[in-house]
Amino acid sequence: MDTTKKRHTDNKEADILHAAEREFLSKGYAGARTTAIAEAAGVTHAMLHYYFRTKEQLFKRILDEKLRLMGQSVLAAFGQPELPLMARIKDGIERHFDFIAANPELPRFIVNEIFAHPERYELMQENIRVLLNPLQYSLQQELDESAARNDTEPIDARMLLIDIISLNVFAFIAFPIIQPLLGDLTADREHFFAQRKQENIETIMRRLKKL
Amino acid sequence: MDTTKKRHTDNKEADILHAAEREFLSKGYAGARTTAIAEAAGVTHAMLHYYFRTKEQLFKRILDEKLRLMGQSVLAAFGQPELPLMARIKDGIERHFDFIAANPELPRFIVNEIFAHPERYELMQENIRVLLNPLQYSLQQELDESAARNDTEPIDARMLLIDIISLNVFAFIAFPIIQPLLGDLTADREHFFAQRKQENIETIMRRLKKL
DNA sequence: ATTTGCATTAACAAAATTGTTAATTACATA
DNA sequence: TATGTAATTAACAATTTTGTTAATGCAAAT
Repeated sequence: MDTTKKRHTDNKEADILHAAEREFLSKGYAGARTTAIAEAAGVTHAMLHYYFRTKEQLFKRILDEKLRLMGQSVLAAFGQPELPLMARIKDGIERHFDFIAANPELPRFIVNEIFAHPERYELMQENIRVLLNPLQYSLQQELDESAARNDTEPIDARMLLIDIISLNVFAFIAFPIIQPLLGDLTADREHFFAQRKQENIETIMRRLKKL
Repeated sequence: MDTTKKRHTDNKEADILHAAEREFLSKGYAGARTTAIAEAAGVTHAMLHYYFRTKEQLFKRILDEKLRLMGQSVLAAFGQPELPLMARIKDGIERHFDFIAANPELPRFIVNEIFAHPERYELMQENIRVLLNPLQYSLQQELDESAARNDTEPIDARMLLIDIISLNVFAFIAFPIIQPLLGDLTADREHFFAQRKQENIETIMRRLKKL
Protein backbone atom coordinates (compact mmCIF):
# COMPACT_ATOMS: atom_id res chain seq x y z
CA MET A 1 0.00 0.00 0.00
CA ASP A 2 2.13 2.77 1.36
CA THR A 3 5.52 2.60 -0.27
CA THR A 4 6.84 5.71 1.50
CA LYS A 5 8.96 5.38 4.64
CA LYS A 6 6.90 7.76 6.74
CA ARG A 7 3.63 5.99 7.32
CA HIS A 8 1.05 8.59 8.28
CA THR A 9 -1.37 7.06 10.70
CA ASP A 10 -4.75 8.38 11.73
CA ASN A 11 -2.96 9.72 14.81
CA LYS A 12 -1.46 13.09 13.92
CA GLU A 13 0.14 13.54 17.32
CA ALA A 14 2.11 10.34 16.77
CA ASP A 15 2.96 11.41 13.21
CA ILE A 16 4.41 14.66 14.55
CA LEU A 17 6.43 12.84 17.19
CA HIS A 18 7.77 10.48 14.57
CA ALA A 19 8.74 13.28 12.20
CA ALA A 20 10.23 15.26 15.09
CA GLU A 21 12.41 12.32 16.05
CA ARG A 22 13.84 12.12 12.57
CA GLU A 23 14.40 15.87 12.31
CA PHE A 24 15.95 16.33 15.76
CA LEU A 25 18.12 13.22 15.51
CA SER A 26 19.58 14.20 12.18
CA LYS A 27 19.88 17.99 12.62
CA GLY A 28 19.96 18.59 16.37
CA TYR A 29 17.84 21.11 18.21
CA ALA A 30 19.37 24.22 16.68
CA GLY A 31 19.30 22.88 13.14
CA ALA A 32 15.82 21.39 13.30
CA ARG A 33 12.87 23.37 11.86
CA THR A 34 9.38 22.99 13.27
CA THR A 35 7.96 23.75 9.84
CA ALA A 36 9.98 20.87 8.38
CA ILE A 37 8.68 18.56 11.09
CA ALA A 38 5.09 19.58 10.38
CA GLU A 39 5.57 19.13 6.67
CA ALA A 40 7.13 15.69 7.11
CA ALA A 41 4.25 14.73 9.38
CA GLY A 42 1.75 15.95 6.80
CA VAL A 43 0.08 18.52 9.03
CA THR A 44 -0.02 22.29 9.25
CA HIS A 45 2.56 23.65 11.63
CA ALA A 46 -0.19 25.01 13.87
CA MET A 47 -0.96 21.43 14.78
CA LEU A 48 2.52 21.02 16.12
CA HIS A 49 1.95 23.94 18.50
CA TYR A 50 -1.52 22.68 19.33
CA TYR A 51 -0.18 19.34 20.56
CA PHE A 52 3.20 20.39 21.97
CA ARG A 53 3.03 24.16 22.60
CA THR A 54 6.65 24.88 21.74
CA LYS A 55 9.61 23.46 19.87
CA GLU A 56 11.38 23.11 23.20
CA GLN A 57 8.63 20.92 24.70
CA LEU A 58 8.46 18.73 21.63
CA PHE A 59 12.22 18.37 21.71
CA LYS A 60 12.22 17.43 25.37
CA ARG A 61 9.82 14.59 24.68
CA ILE A 62 12.27 13.15 22.16
CA LEU A 63 15.39 13.76 24.25
CA ASP A 64 13.92 12.15 27.37
CA GLU A 65 12.90 9.07 25.43
CA LYS A 66 16.31 8.75 23.83
CA LEU A 67 18.18 9.22 27.08
CA ARG A 68 16.13 6.49 28.67
CA LEU A 69 16.71 4.23 25.68
CA MET A 70 20.46 4.82 25.82
CA GLY A 71 20.65 4.02 29.52
CA GLN A 72 18.51 0.92 29.13
CA SER A 73 20.65 -0.32 26.27
CA VAL A 74 23.72 -0.41 28.50
CA LEU A 75 21.76 -2.12 31.22
CA ALA A 76 20.24 -4.65 28.82
CA ALA A 77 23.62 -5.35 27.23
CA PHE A 78 25.51 -6.13 30.42
CA GLY A 79 22.72 -7.29 32.68
CA GLN A 80 23.21 -11.04 32.12
CA PRO A 81 24.73 -12.02 35.43
CA GLU A 82 24.18 -15.74 34.98
CA LEU A 83 27.11 -16.04 32.56
CA PRO A 84 30.74 -16.34 33.66
CA LEU A 85 32.58 -13.04 33.69
CA MET A 86 34.40 -13.12 30.37
CA ALA A 87 31.39 -14.50 28.54
CA ARG A 88 29.19 -11.89 30.19
CA ILE A 89 31.44 -9.09 29.04
CA LYS A 90 31.85 -10.44 25.54
CA ASP A 91 28.10 -10.82 25.28
CA GLY A 92 27.66 -7.29 26.61
CA ILE A 93 30.02 -5.80 24.05
CA GLU A 94 28.13 -7.54 21.26
CA ARG A 95 24.70 -6.51 22.51
CA HIS A 96 25.79 -2.94 23.04
CA PHE A 97 27.47 -2.82 19.64
CA ASP A 98 24.35 -4.17 17.95
CA PHE A 99 22.22 -1.59 19.69
CA ILE A 100 24.43 1.26 18.46
CA ALA A 101 24.46 -0.27 14.98
CA ALA A 102 20.66 -0.23 15.04
CA ASN A 103 20.63 3.39 16.33
CA PRO A 104 23.72 4.98 14.86
CA GLU A 105 22.46 8.55 15.21
CA LEU A 106 21.70 8.25 18.90
CA PRO A 107 25.12 8.83 20.49
CA ARG A 108 25.88 11.97 18.53
CA PHE A 109 22.43 13.36 19.23
CA ILE A 110 22.64 12.82 22.97
CA VAL A 111 26.22 14.00 23.30
CA ASN A 112 25.47 17.19 21.39
CA GLU A 113 22.30 18.17 23.11
CA ILE A 114 23.63 17.48 26.59
CA PHE A 115 26.68 19.52 25.77
CA ALA A 116 24.62 22.39 24.39
CA HIS A 117 22.22 22.46 27.36
CA PRO A 118 23.42 20.48 30.37
CA GLU A 119 20.47 21.74 32.42
CA ARG A 120 18.09 19.70 30.25
CA TYR A 121 19.92 16.63 31.53
CA GLU A 122 19.55 17.32 35.24
CA LEU A 123 16.15 15.72 35.73
CA MET A 124 17.11 12.53 33.89
CA GLN A 125 20.46 12.11 35.65
CA GLU A 126 19.05 10.56 38.79
CA ASN A 127 16.91 8.09 36.84
CA ILE A 128 19.88 6.92 34.83
CA ARG A 129 22.09 6.69 37.89
CA VAL A 130 19.52 4.52 39.66
CA LEU A 131 19.41 2.34 36.58
CA LEU A 132 23.15 1.94 36.12
CA ASN A 133 24.54 1.90 39.65
CA PRO A 134 23.46 -1.69 40.38
CA LEU A 135 25.08 -2.78 37.12
CA GLN A 136 28.29 -1.02 38.06
CA TYR A 137 28.40 -2.66 41.48
CA SER A 138 27.56 -6.18 40.34
CA LEU A 139 30.11 -5.92 37.56
CA GLN A 140 32.75 -4.54 39.91
CA GLN A 141 32.12 -7.38 42.33
CA GLU A 142 32.57 -9.98 39.63
CA LEU A 143 35.69 -8.27 38.37
CA ASP A 144 37.15 -8.17 41.86
CA GLU A 145 36.38 -11.82 42.52
CA SER A 146 37.85 -12.86 39.20
CA ALA A 147 40.96 -10.78 39.85
CA ALA A 148 41.26 -12.28 43.35
CA ARG A 149 41.22 -15.75 41.75
CA ASN A 150 43.99 -14.46 39.46
CA ASP A 151 41.78 -15.22 36.45
CA THR A 152 41.79 -11.67 35.09
CA GLU A 153 43.52 -8.34 35.53
CA PRO A 154 42.09 -6.05 38.20
CA ILE A 155 40.24 -3.11 36.71
CA ASP A 156 37.74 -0.42 37.70
CA ALA A 157 34.35 -1.40 36.23
CA ARG A 158 33.62 2.19 35.25
CA MET A 159 36.85 2.44 33.30
CA LEU A 160 36.09 -0.83 31.59
CA LEU A 161 32.62 0.38 30.60
CA ILE A 162 34.09 3.61 29.22
CA ASP A 163 36.57 1.55 27.21
CA ILE A 164 33.80 -0.58 25.74
CA ILE A 165 31.45 2.29 24.99
CA SER A 166 34.27 4.35 23.47
CA LEU A 167 35.22 1.56 21.09
CA ASN A 168 31.65 0.66 20.22
CA VAL A 169 30.38 4.18 19.66
CA PHE A 170 33.20 6.09 18.07
CA ALA A 171 33.39 4.31 14.73
CA PHE A 172 29.71 5.08 14.14
CA ILE A 173 30.09 8.70 15.16
CA ALA A 174 33.18 9.22 13.03
CA PHE A 175 32.17 7.11 10.04
CA PRO A 176 31.53 10.07 7.70
CA ILE A 177 35.07 11.26 8.39
CA ILE A 178 36.96 8.02 8.13
CA GLN A 179 35.05 6.57 5.22
CA PRO A 180 36.61 8.82 2.58
CA LEU A 181 40.05 8.31 4.15
CA LEU A 182 39.85 4.52 4.21
CA GLY A 183 37.94 3.96 0.99
CA ASP A 184 38.64 0.26 0.48
CA LEU A 185 38.34 -0.73 4.14
CA THR A 186 34.94 0.91 4.49
CA ALA A 187 33.68 0.16 0.98
CA ASP A 188 31.41 -2.56 2.33
CA ARG A 189 29.82 -0.86 5.30
CA GLU A 190 28.40 -4.04 6.78
CA HIS A 191 31.72 -5.80 6.56
CA PHE A 192 33.62 -2.87 8.07
CA PHE A 193 31.38 -2.75 11.12
CA ALA A 194 31.48 -6.53 11.49
CA GLN A 195 35.25 -6.20 11.61
CA ARG A 196 35.02 -3.37 14.13
CA LYS A 197 32.82 -5.50 16.35
CA GLN A 198 35.37 -8.31 16.41
CA GLU A 199 38.19 -5.84 16.95
CA ASN A 200 36.43 -4.33 19.95
CA ILE A 201 35.79 -7.73 21.50
CA GLU A 202 39.41 -8.72 20.95
CA THR A 203 40.71 -5.47 22.43
CA ILE A 204 38.60 -5.71 25.58
CA MET A 205 39.20 -9.43 26.12
CA ARG A 206 42.93 -8.77 25.94
CA ARG A 207 42.53 -5.90 28.34
CA LEU A 208 41.19 -8.34 30.92
CA LYS A 209 43.30 -11.43 30.30
CA LYS A 210 46.22 -12.30 32.53
CA LEU A 211 49.44 -12.04 30.50
CA MET B 1 46.51 45.36 31.17
CA ASP B 2 43.71 43.42 29.57
CA THR B 3 42.29 41.00 32.07
CA THR B 4 39.58 39.69 29.72
CA LYS B 5 40.11 36.49 27.79
CA LYS B 6 39.24 37.93 24.40
CA ARG B 7 42.06 40.26 23.55
CA HIS B 8 40.83 42.69 20.91
CA THR B 9 43.71 43.57 18.70
CA ASP B 10 43.96 46.44 16.22
CA ASN B 11 43.09 43.83 13.60
CA LYS B 12 39.32 43.51 13.48
CA GLU B 13 39.41 40.78 10.85
CA ALA B 14 41.46 38.63 13.23
CA ASP B 15 39.16 39.51 16.12
CA ILE B 16 36.17 38.31 14.12
CA LEU B 17 37.92 35.07 13.21
CA HIS B 18 38.82 34.49 16.82
CA ALA B 19 35.27 35.15 18.02
CA ALA B 20 33.87 33.00 15.21
CA GLU B 21 36.06 30.11 16.23
CA ARG B 22 34.73 30.21 19.77
CA GLU B 23 31.11 30.54 18.65
CA PHE B 24 31.22 27.84 15.96
CA LEU B 25 33.21 25.39 18.10
CA SER B 26 30.83 25.66 21.03
CA LYS B 27 27.48 25.94 19.22
CA GLY B 28 28.05 24.45 15.78
CA TYR B 29 27.06 26.06 12.50
CA ALA B 30 23.31 25.93 13.04
CA GLY B 31 23.47 27.19 16.62
CA ALA B 32 26.00 29.95 15.98
CA ARG B 33 24.78 33.53 15.52
CA THR B 34 26.70 36.00 13.38
CA THR B 35 25.46 38.81 15.59
CA ALA B 36 26.92 37.05 18.64
CA ILE B 37 30.23 36.66 16.83
CA ALA B 38 30.31 40.35 15.92
CA GLU B 39 29.44 41.36 19.45
CA ALA B 40 32.12 39.12 20.94
CA ALA B 41 34.61 40.56 18.49
CA GLY B 42 33.59 44.11 19.43
CA VAL B 43 32.51 45.15 15.94
CA THR B 44 29.22 45.87 14.21
CA HIS B 45 27.88 42.86 12.40
CA ALA B 46 28.21 44.65 9.11
CA MET B 47 31.98 44.29 9.52
CA LEU B 48 31.59 40.54 9.59
CA HIS B 49 29.88 40.62 6.22
CA TYR B 50 32.38 43.15 4.92
CA TYR B 51 35.30 40.82 5.61
CA PHE B 52 33.68 37.44 5.03
CA ARG B 53 30.55 38.06 2.94
CA THR B 54 28.45 35.29 4.49
CA LYS B 55 28.19 33.16 7.59
CA GLU B 56 28.91 30.16 5.40
CA GLN B 57 32.24 31.57 4.14
CA LEU B 58 33.33 32.55 7.64
CA PHE B 59 32.42 29.10 8.85
CA LYS B 60 34.37 27.43 6.09
CA ARG B 61 37.51 29.31 7.12
CA ILE B 62 37.21 27.88 10.61
CA LEU B 63 36.27 24.37 9.53
CA ASP B 64 39.13 24.08 7.06
CA GLU B 65 41.64 25.19 9.66
CA LYS B 66 40.31 22.74 12.22
CA LEU B 67 40.25 19.83 9.80
CA ARG B 68 43.86 20.51 8.90
CA LEU B 69 44.76 20.77 12.58
CA MET B 70 43.05 17.47 13.36
CA GLY B 71 44.84 15.65 10.56
CA GLN B 72 48.20 17.11 11.50
CA SER B 73 47.73 16.13 15.12
CA VAL B 74 47.47 12.46 14.18
CA LEU B 75 50.50 12.77 11.93
CA ALA B 76 52.50 14.63 14.57
CA ALA B 77 51.52 12.13 17.24
CA PHE B 78 52.57 8.98 15.38
CA GLY B 79 55.22 10.34 13.05
CA GLN B 80 58.22 9.41 15.22
CA PRO B 81 59.63 6.53 13.20
CA GLU B 82 63.00 6.48 14.96
CA LEU B 83 61.55 4.78 18.05
CA PRO B 84 60.96 1.03 18.34
CA LEU B 85 57.39 0.02 17.53
CA MET B 86 55.86 -0.28 20.99
CA ALA B 87 57.52 2.90 22.20
CA ARG B 88 56.43 4.69 19.05
CA ILE B 89 52.83 3.70 19.58
CA LYS B 90 52.84 4.49 23.27
CA ASP B 91 54.34 7.87 22.51
CA GLY B 92 51.73 8.39 19.79
CA ILE B 93 48.86 7.62 22.11
CA GLU B 94 50.17 10.12 24.64
CA ARG B 95 50.77 12.86 22.11
CA HIS B 96 47.37 12.36 20.53
CA PHE B 97 45.67 12.27 23.92
CA ASP B 98 47.40 15.47 24.97
CA PHE B 99 46.33 17.17 21.78
CA ILE B 100 42.69 16.26 22.36
CA ALA B 101 42.98 17.35 25.99
CA ALA B 102 44.22 20.73 24.76
CA ASN B 103 41.42 20.92 22.15
CA PRO B 104 38.52 19.07 23.73
CA GLU B 105 35.84 20.75 21.60
CA LEU B 106 37.49 19.85 18.31
CA PRO B 107 36.32 16.27 17.75
CA ARG B 108 32.67 17.00 18.40
CA PHE B 109 32.77 20.06 16.18
CA ILE B 110 34.32 18.24 13.23
CA VAL B 111 32.18 15.15 13.57
CA ASN B 112 29.00 17.19 13.69
CA GLU B 113 29.69 19.52 10.84
CA ILE B 114 30.93 16.78 8.53
CA PHE B 115 27.84 14.78 9.33
CA ALA B 116 25.55 17.73 8.74
CA HIS B 117 27.19 18.68 5.41
CA PRO B 118 29.46 15.98 4.00
CA GLU B 119 29.95 18.04 0.83
CA ARG B 120 31.88 20.64 2.80
CA TYR B 121 34.42 17.92 3.47
CA GLU B 122 35.05 16.85 -0.10
CA LEU B 123 37.75 19.38 -0.92
CA MET B 124 39.74 18.67 2.25
CA GLN B 125 39.54 14.88 1.93
CA GLU B 126 42.35 14.57 -0.59
CA ASN B 127 44.67 16.80 1.47
CA ILE B 128 44.10 14.74 4.58
CA ARG B 129 44.52 11.49 2.72
CA VAL B 130 47.85 12.64 1.27
CA LEU B 131 48.89 13.58 4.80
CA LEU B 132 47.86 10.34 6.49
CA ASN B 133 48.53 7.66 3.88
CA PRO B 134 52.32 7.63 4.38
CA LEU B 135 51.75 7.31 8.11
CA GLN B 136 49.42 4.39 7.59
CA TYR B 137 51.90 2.59 5.35
CA SER B 138 54.96 3.11 7.51
CA LEU B 139 53.03 2.01 10.55
CA GLN B 140 51.65 -1.05 8.78
CA GLN B 141 55.13 -2.00 7.65
CA GLU B 142 56.49 -1.81 11.19
CA LEU B 143 53.52 -3.74 12.53
CA ASP B 144 54.02 -6.45 9.92
CA GLU B 145 57.74 -6.74 10.60
CA SER B 146 57.16 -6.91 14.33
CA ALA B 147 54.47 -9.55 13.87
CA ALA B 148 56.79 -11.54 11.56
CA ARG B 149 59.40 -11.53 14.34
CA ASN B 150 56.64 -12.79 16.63
CA ASP B 151 57.11 -9.74 18.85
CA THR B 152 53.53 -8.52 18.57
CA GLU B 153 50.12 -9.60 17.37
CA PRO B 154 49.37 -8.96 13.70
CA ILE B 155 46.90 -6.11 13.23
CA ASP B 156 45.63 -3.77 10.52
CA ALA B 157 47.20 -0.34 11.15
CA ARG B 158 43.92 1.41 10.32
CA MET B 159 42.03 -0.65 12.87
CA LEU B 160 44.69 0.11 15.45
CA LEU B 161 44.45 3.82 14.75
CA ILE B 162 40.67 3.71 15.07
CA ASP B 163 41.07 1.90 18.40
CA ILE B 164 43.43 4.58 19.69
CA ILE B 165 41.43 7.53 18.44
CA SER B 166 38.19 6.04 19.78
CA LEU B 167 39.64 5.60 23.24
CA ASN B 168 41.37 8.98 23.29
CA VAL B 169 38.47 11.02 21.95
CA PHE B 170 35.35 9.52 23.40
CA ALA B 171 35.86 10.37 27.07
CA PHE B 172 36.21 14.05 26.14
CA ILE B 173 33.15 13.99 23.91
CA ALA B 174 31.03 12.19 26.47
CA PHE B 175 32.32 13.89 29.59
CA PRO B 176 29.18 15.99 30.22
CA ILE B 177 27.16 12.78 30.21
CA ILE B 178 29.36 10.56 32.32
CA GLN B 179 30.40 13.17 34.85
CA PRO B 180 27.04 13.28 36.68
CA LEU B 181 26.85 9.48 36.58
CA LEU B 182 30.32 8.88 37.99
CA GLY B 183 30.49 11.79 40.42
CA ASP B 184 33.40 10.67 42.56
CA LEU B 185 35.49 9.25 39.73
CA THR B 186 35.27 12.47 37.75
CA ALA B 187 35.28 14.87 40.67
CA ASP B 188 38.87 15.82 39.92
CA ARG B 189 38.77 16.35 36.20
CA GLU B 190 42.55 16.42 35.78
CA HIS B 191 42.96 13.21 37.70
CA PHE B 192 40.19 11.47 35.79
CA PHE B 193 41.74 12.25 32.43
CA ALA B 194 45.19 11.30 33.68
CA GLN B 195 43.67 7.93 34.59
CA ARG B 196 41.99 7.66 31.21
CA LYS B 197 45.30 8.31 29.49
CA GLN B 198 46.99 5.46 31.35
CA GLU B 199 44.01 3.21 30.74
CA ASN B 200 44.15 3.86 27.00
CA ILE B 201 47.87 3.14 26.85
CA GLU B 202 47.40 -0.06 28.83
CA THR B 203 44.52 -1.20 26.63
CA ILE B 204 46.38 -0.65 23.38
CA MET B 205 49.67 -2.12 24.60
CA ARG B 206 47.80 -5.24 25.62
CA ARG B 207 46.08 -5.31 22.25
CA LEU B 208 49.50 -5.64 20.62
CA LYS B 209 51.36 -7.86 23.06
CA LYS B 210 51.86 -11.55 22.38
CA LEU B 211 49.95 -13.53 25.01
C1' DA C 1 44.94 70.08 -0.43
C1' DT C 2 42.82 66.68 -3.07
C1' DT C 3 42.04 62.35 -4.45
C1' DT C 4 41.81 57.50 -3.79
C1' DG C 5 40.79 53.40 -1.53
C1' DC C 6 39.87 50.83 2.42
C1' DA C 7 37.44 50.62 6.96
C1' DT C 8 33.39 51.52 9.60
C1' DT C 9 28.77 52.56 10.94
C1' DA C 10 23.78 53.07 11.11
C1' DA C 11 19.87 52.20 8.97
C1' DC C 12 17.28 49.38 6.23
C1' DA C 13 15.41 45.13 4.11
C1' DA C 14 14.20 40.35 3.21
C1' DA C 15 13.50 36.02 4.66
C1' DA C 16 12.95 32.55 7.94
C1' DT C 17 11.16 30.87 12.11
C1' DT C 18 8.40 30.31 16.00
C1' DG C 19 4.18 31.06 17.93
C1' DT C 20 -0.98 32.79 18.30
C1' DT C 21 -5.78 33.28 17.31
C1' DA C 22 -10.21 33.22 15.62
C1' DA C 23 -13.06 30.68 12.79
C1' DT C 24 -14.41 26.12 11.06
C1' DT C 25 -14.98 21.22 10.99
C1' DA C 26 -15.62 16.66 12.82
C1' DC C 27 -17.33 13.79 16.16
C1' DA C 28 -19.22 11.81 20.03
C1' DT C 29 -22.94 11.88 23.22
C1' DA C 30 -27.04 13.50 25.63
C1' DT D 1 -31.07 16.40 16.45
C1' DA D 2 -28.69 19.48 19.36
C1' DT D 3 -24.70 20.39 21.96
C1' DG D 4 -20.27 20.43 23.69
C1' DT D 5 -15.51 19.18 23.07
C1' DA D 6 -11.51 18.23 20.52
C1' DA D 7 -9.14 18.69 16.09
C1' DT D 8 -7.84 21.45 12.22
C1' DT D 9 -6.93 25.30 9.27
C1' DA D 10 -5.68 29.81 7.42
C1' DA D 11 -4.23 34.00 8.42
C1' DC D 12 -1.61 36.90 11.07
C1' DA D 13 2.10 38.59 14.10
C1' DA D 14 6.54 39.08 16.53
C1' DT D 15 11.02 38.18 16.61
C1' DT D 16 15.31 36.71 15.00
C1' DT D 17 18.69 36.34 11.74
C1' DT D 18 21.28 37.14 7.77
C1' DG D 19 22.61 40.25 4.52
C1' DT D 20 22.82 45.05 1.92
C1' DT D 21 23.62 49.84 1.14
C1' DA D 22 24.60 54.45 1.25
C1' DA D 23 26.96 57.68 3.85
C1' DT D 24 31.01 58.83 6.60
C1' DG D 25 35.68 58.57 8.42
C1' DC D 26 40.43 58.12 7.87
C1' DA D 27 44.96 57.67 6.25
C1' DA D 28 48.21 57.47 2.64
C1' DA D 29 49.70 58.82 -1.87
C1' DT D 30 49.69 62.45 -5.51
